[in-house]
Amino acid sequence: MELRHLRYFIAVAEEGHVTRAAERLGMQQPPLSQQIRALERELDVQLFRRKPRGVEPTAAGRALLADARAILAQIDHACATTRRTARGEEGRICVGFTSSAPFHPFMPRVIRAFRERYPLVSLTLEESGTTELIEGLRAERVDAAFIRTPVANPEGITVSPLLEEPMVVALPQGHALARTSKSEALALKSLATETFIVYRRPTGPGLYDAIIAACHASGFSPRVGQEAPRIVSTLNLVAAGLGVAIVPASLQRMQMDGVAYRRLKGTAPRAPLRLALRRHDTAPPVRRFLDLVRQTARAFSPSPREGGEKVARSAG
Amino acid sequence: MELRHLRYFIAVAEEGHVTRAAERLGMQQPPLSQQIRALERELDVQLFRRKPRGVEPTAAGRALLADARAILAQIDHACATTRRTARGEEGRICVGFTSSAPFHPFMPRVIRAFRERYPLVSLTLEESGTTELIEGLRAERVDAAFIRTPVANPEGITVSPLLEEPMVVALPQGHALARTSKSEALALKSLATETFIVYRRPTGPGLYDAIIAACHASGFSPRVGQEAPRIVSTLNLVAAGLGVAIVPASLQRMQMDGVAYRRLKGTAPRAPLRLALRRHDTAPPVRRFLDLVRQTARAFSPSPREGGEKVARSAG
DNA sequence: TATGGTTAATATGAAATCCATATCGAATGG
DNA sequence: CCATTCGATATGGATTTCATATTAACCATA
Repeated sequence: MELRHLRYFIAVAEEGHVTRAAERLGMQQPPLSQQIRALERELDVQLFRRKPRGVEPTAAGRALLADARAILAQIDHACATTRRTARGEEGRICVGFTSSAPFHPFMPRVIRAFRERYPLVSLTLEESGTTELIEGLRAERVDAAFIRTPVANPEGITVSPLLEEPMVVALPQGHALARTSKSEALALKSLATETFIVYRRPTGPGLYDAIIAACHASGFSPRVGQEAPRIVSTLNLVAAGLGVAIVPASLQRMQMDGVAYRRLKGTAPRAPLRLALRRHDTAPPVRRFLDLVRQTARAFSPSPREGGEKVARSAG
Repeated sequence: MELRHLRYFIAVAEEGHVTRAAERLGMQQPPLSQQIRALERELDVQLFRRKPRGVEPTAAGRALLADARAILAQIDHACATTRRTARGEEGRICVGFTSSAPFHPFMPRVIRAFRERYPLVSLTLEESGTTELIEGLRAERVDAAFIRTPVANPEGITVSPLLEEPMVVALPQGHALARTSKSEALALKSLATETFIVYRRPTGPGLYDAIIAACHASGFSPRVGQEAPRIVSTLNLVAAGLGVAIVPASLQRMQMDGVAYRRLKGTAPRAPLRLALRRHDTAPPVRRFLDLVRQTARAFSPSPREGGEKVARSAG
């Protein structure tokens, strides 16, 4: 059986008249009669009772009519779904991110824009460490990941730089350097005698290295104190007075009791934001996501209004 | 689009290999490649990613695969339903009957057998007067009707005789004639002085006429007392002592306090059971029903064991 | 690096099938 | 009883589908 048979059958059943149905289908009556009879022969079922004025569906014909209409409707639905899926307007995407990424207004904005624009794509978010995210990409558990650091082993992975933001220093509230005006910037060198809280190396090697390098550039080797597993823990340790920390400026939106932020003078270390994808991933929602990320990044980069902006939602 | 495209697409998607899929479909590789490309062109969607070792469905392809399978399944289902409907194994039938019909074991047996044999045919029962049933047949509210009397205006209606059973007399419990042995038969003539309860003429003309005729044949003109709208009401009036009634033998299974039944000697009036249908009704379930009714009637007629048989269920 | 093998794409001719024209047959209604 | 209507049949033409032969691309292995 072919869909043609069903289309012809529906027309004849609806018209109750082979000749009129043929007109409606833009063909002649004899081939239509032929096809109807072919369908009847294949099913071994009489679908119409031939009457002197037109034809009338039998009980079996009426039963088939309902099903045939449903089938054609399902065909249309399938075509639409397929096209939407191909255009990336329908499907699934899992976006991973490191804990510090959503503090930058960029990520929530992208997520929100994507959900608005492609409401039929079901988007899931997953927070994890950078190495786990990259593993997740390889295992196809994650389709895109916002990370801050370069990837150790980029085999099969593409990392696109999106933005850079300066880093700031987080000081304990009572600290001597925290007595200066909020708007005043500190020289990195003035932190030479401080204890530095850093996040654990295996999870995020890059940011750690950047901080150390910047200190060296300022002429001192930082004393490293405790290591924290997540960036939020870092700030907790700062609040407890265990040391200072160098964090991306966007972290300032995390207003925490006992922590004061100060900008850094001169060549402050910079924290990048990057998007990691599987190389050659052609999944349409992922491509759409990448397009949107790039477009949003362009809107951000001319005037990187770090820290001064309001976040609508941290995650959807 | 045609079903062929979907069938081919499914094969290729499942095999992940055009050549193997072609084998499975019993065709060569080039035309299969052609048809797949034609489908892609029509949908304007890439369904497969061509890899050096076979092909791999894209996200859109995977989406279509699920839908295509569902569509083919629905096609199979539609074919099966159509065939079953044509064979009368699926559909609807409404069987009407006069109030006295289900007391004869024949009708419940037929109904039960039909439901067992054609479980997918939804059967509804409707009790009504004979004239209403015939009207119902014409209006297609009813498809078959068990009646006892001939039809006044049989235009467009076929009535098949099924069975005949003798009639018996229902006497009030305390009546003099009820003192005889239960197994003893009474002469109709012995009721000459009795008052007869009959059912109203417009609803069931035939049975009334048959009783009067039998009385005349026995040499008396019966005194007609009250008329009852339904046969059950007749027996109630008998129980109340308002007279006697001549009823089909199968009514004896209606054991009612205050009513005694006696067989009639000699040429007792006989009550027929008939099936009324629309003339030229080709609806398959109706034909199946008629077949089953006739077959069951043949099994009954050799030995009409009236009144002595157990009824399994009165109606389903 | 070269080469053989594998697989999908392309080209072309043959076969099937689908459709249009012409005609027939059955049934109805004036 | 004839004209009309409408579906079925017959036959030739056009399109489509399929098969054979060949090409191109890509890997694996020597």
